[in-house]
Amino acid sequence: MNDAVHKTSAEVDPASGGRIRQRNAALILSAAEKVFAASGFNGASMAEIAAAAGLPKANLHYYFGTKEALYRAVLTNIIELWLGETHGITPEADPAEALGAYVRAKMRWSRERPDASRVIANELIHGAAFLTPYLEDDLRRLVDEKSAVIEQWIEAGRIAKLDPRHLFFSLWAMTQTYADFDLQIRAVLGGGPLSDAEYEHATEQVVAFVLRGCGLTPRG
Amino acid sequence: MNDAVHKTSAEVDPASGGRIRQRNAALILSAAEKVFAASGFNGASMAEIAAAAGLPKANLHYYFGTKEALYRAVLTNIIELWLGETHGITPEADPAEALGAYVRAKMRWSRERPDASRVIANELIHGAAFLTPYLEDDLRRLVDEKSAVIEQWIEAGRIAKLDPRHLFFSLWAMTQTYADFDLQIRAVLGGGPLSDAEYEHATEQVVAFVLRGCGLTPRG
DNA sequence: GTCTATATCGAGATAGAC
DNA sequence: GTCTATCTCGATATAGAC
Repeated sequence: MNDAVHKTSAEVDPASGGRIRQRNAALILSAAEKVFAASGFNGASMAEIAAAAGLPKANLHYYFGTKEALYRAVLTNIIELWLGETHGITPEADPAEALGAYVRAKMRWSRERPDASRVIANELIHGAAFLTPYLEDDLRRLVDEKSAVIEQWIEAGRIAKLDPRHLFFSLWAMTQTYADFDLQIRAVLGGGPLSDAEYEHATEQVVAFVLRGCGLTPRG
Repeated sequence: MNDAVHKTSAEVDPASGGRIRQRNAALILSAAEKVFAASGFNGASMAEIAAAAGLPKANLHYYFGTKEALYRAVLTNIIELWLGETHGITPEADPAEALGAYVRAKMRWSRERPDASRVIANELIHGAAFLTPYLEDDLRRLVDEKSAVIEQWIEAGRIAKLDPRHLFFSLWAMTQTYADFDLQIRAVLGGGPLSDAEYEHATEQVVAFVLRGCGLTPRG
């Protein structure tokens, strides 16, 4: 009768269900994000993810079905965070304050979720098969909106004349490079992981550069 | 007797040897760059590279031995191009001219060799196992040198006060994003590949942003 | 020097015991 | 619901014919 209501365990949303299920699904997702970030989709093995999660390999298939489904789940978890943090960019806002806050938020995200950033970067480099819908719908719409705001700032003479879309490309690139290409940065700065103070310094450098680049600070 | 002089074919430098060898090696390297860029090291298969090169699979192993050796050969071909183009940055040069030329050169490289850029990006994201020596030696030395030049510009009041190393991180990120994350850019701009005119526009936007960010242009 | 046919190995997926 | 043992397939690499 109500067969349509029944699903096999593998098809159930891993986020719902009992406490054990939720805990294990979270463990797996966290481990998967790390391993996919480090090795890419193809390079990552289910065995490696299972080991990182401290669970037997078969559990991953039990919870998520296939490797691809697990990967999609990881991406879904990341995307909203990746798109967010533009709410401060409004026509009424002070441009320097709004853009500064945006850059700081992106730098914080690179610091706190480098693996998430790397998963996205990897996906973009390799064709974004799973990401394209978000790019062409959500991201494009978001950038259209925020670009309109910046156009208003330009017309009001509150910011330098520039193409807002390319400004966003630069902002994303400058901030995400601290997550994605961390290794390059560490090699050049000649050491291990950046300390909090060093990262704070990096953030201030990027903010200052961006604000000057937008004509928002007195020349030094 | 002189066995030491003899090498198996697979061990011979593929760049040397007869005309056919050189032509085939070049075909393979070019195809490999494209496939590695699109799929990453693990995602790329020797069969796919062979098909792209129009040669039988066994030839790749005949010329380069292993998949890893082929990958190293691709990287080696790219690295010097990747490091180059900083020669304009000298104490005597005009900062705006030198930095503008550097940004334009990096933008040109993203336009003309996007696959090369993506191979490097992929390598950096995933641990840079093969690249680390270059990062810690050549790149670090290069950045040290050029940072000293920029420090001199700062002391002479010819450019805004900023941390030169973080400036380089930003310059690399802003320019390489047009190769590495091309898909994102196309989705936001709402179309297919950028035309020459669109790419020229992008280049001018980045150059203007960088020069303003360095305090090198009158405020707009 | 070149390519077909094959050996070998590792990874995703699953059956079935518990 | 959970995990061990196994199946199956695809990819690298190579042996050996031409």
